[in-house]
Amino acid sequence: MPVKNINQARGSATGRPIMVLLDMLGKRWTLRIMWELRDRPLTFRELQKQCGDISPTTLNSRLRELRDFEIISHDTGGYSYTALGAELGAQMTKLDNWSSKWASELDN
Amino acid sequence: MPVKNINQARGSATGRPIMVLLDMLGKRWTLRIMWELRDRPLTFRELQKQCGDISPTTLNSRLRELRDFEIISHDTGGYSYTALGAELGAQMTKLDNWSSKWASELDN
DNA sequence: TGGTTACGCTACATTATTTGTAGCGTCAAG
DNA sequence: CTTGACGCTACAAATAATGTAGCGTAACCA
Repeated sequence: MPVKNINQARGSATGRPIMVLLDMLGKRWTLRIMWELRDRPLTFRELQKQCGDISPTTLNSRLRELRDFEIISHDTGGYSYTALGAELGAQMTKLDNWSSKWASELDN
Repeated sequence: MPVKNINQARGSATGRPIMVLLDMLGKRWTLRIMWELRDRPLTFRELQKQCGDISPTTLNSRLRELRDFEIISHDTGGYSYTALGAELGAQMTKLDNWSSKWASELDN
C-alpha cells in the first residue's frame, strides 16, 4: 500500500519528520538497501543478491516505501537515489567510518 | 542473550562491522532509543514513555544489545551514551536536519 | 516465429519478531 | 511497614519477515 504523504506513515503520530524517518530506517533491510545503493544503481534482482537473498516480498515493500518517500527512484538503469536521497545515502559512509573505529575498540 | 563480540552478531556473515551496525540499527526501536538519549540520560521507564510505550520486552532486548556493543551504558543516572556511542548519537542530529528538509520537499 | 533470458514483481504458508498485559524482586524515602 | 520508582521477566496474541514457486512483460537472437 503506497503511502501518500509523511503524515500517514507509522511513527508520525507527533507529525515530526524525524519520527517517520527513524521508523522507516528502523525496518529490517531499509538501511541495508540504502547502503547497497551507495555507489551505483542496482536492479531488483541485483539488490536481492547483494542483500544476501532478502525475500522479494520484503524487498518490494521497502523499495515501495523508499519510492513513495522520494528517497529512491526507479528507471531503466535500476534503483538509485534521488537528489535528496543521495544526501541521506551520504550518511551511510559516515556510519561505515564510525563502525570501523567501533570494531577496533571492541576488540580491546 | 548477551552477545560477546561483533563476530557473533546477526549480519556479521561477512565480518564487516558496517553490516553488524546496519543490522542492529535496523531493528525496530534501536534508532528511536538512540534518538531519545540524544541530550540526557533516561531511565528504563522514562525511555518506555518517551518511545510511546514500547514493550518492556523489546526495550530490554535493545538496551542489552546496545550495552553489549558498548554504545550505551547504565548507571545510577539511567541509560546514556558511552564516549563512542556519543559519536554515533551525533549522527542522529544529522538525520534530524535532513528530515526537516525532506519533509518540506515532500509537501511540494 | 519461437526459445531463452532477465526483469519486476505477487501468492501464500511457515517462521520469527514484536506487542500488551501482568506482575516480580529490590531499594530508598516517608 | 507502606508506598513508589526502579529494572526488568513471563507469556499468549498479533504482526512482520521468510522461502519457495511462479506469473506477466519485454528484449534479444536464431
